[in-house]
Amino acid sequence: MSTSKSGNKTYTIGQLAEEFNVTSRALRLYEEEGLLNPLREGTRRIYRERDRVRLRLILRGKRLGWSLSEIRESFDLYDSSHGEEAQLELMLEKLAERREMLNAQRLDIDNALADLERINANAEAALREIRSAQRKLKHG
Amino acid sequence: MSTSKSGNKTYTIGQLAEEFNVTSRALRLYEEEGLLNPLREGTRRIYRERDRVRLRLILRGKRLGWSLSEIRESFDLYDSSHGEEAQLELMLEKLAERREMLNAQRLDIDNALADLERINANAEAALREIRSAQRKLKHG
DNA sequence: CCTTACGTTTACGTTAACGTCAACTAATCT
DNA sequence: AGATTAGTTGACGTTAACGTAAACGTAAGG
Repeated sequence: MSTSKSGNKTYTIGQLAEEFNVTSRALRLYEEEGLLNPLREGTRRIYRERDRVRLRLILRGKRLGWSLSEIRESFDLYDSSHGEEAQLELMLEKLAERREMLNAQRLDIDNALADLERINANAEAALREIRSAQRKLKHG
Repeated sequence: MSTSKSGNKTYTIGQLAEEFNVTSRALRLYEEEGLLNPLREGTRRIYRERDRVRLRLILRGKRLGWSLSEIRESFDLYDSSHGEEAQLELMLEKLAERREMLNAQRLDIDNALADLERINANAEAALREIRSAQRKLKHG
């Protein structure tokens, strides 16, 4: 039995860039910053599935407004779930912080959405009024 | 009856900065960018309640990862709910875009939270194992 | 009157996250 | 062979969002 169950397909930098709609420059930067770790074939970068997963996480982090170093910190959390006691305790603290941040952000989002919906309702009402006025003119 | 029901308390730049934990530099920048419009008393800036409200919105936008110009756009939406037909229609489109963005962001947040909770559970389990091993040694 | 606190404008400095060459290599197509 | 098509490593440019310092005004307090 082969132990490899994970798809071992690989990607060049260009392929990955196109798929995720980022530039190769960005991918190289993410690597410099320790966010990606592609293999090398000579000098060329070979990205595997795990790099794709990471990239997905990077982009999600960006959509949430995180900086690259905040994203790296989150990876560190993810990776170091196998430390020793002190490590683990520190990690639990940081995890709690992140969760609070995310929950706060969700509150912000809900509030922003509520605002938008109010504005939206107003705009639609105004539009309806305008159009009903137009109908009156037309049918005199 | 006075029409002024809104608290007409005013604030200096320093007061506002301290209250919201930003620098005066930032407040001046936000003004340059058209996000705040304090009155002037001679050369000094006088902030009113509406500026505080705006500042709150600015900071919320920042927490959501928006740029200052995105924040201004959202203000424009907020302000221009009294345009004419074409204006209103364009606005409804933009509102829909924003809402989609926010909903997507909320999904991201929920996913991130789910990830964190998984990691958290793992870490706690690891910690329990370590501690139970320690107890065994002690009472061995 | 002098200092201190707070405010003003102007302008240059800084950091993050890339964009944009330039100069080079390696594989592939014609 | 020559040209085209990725890819590589520098290295410098750019934009946003402030930080920071200089030089000055003004009102309050000792």
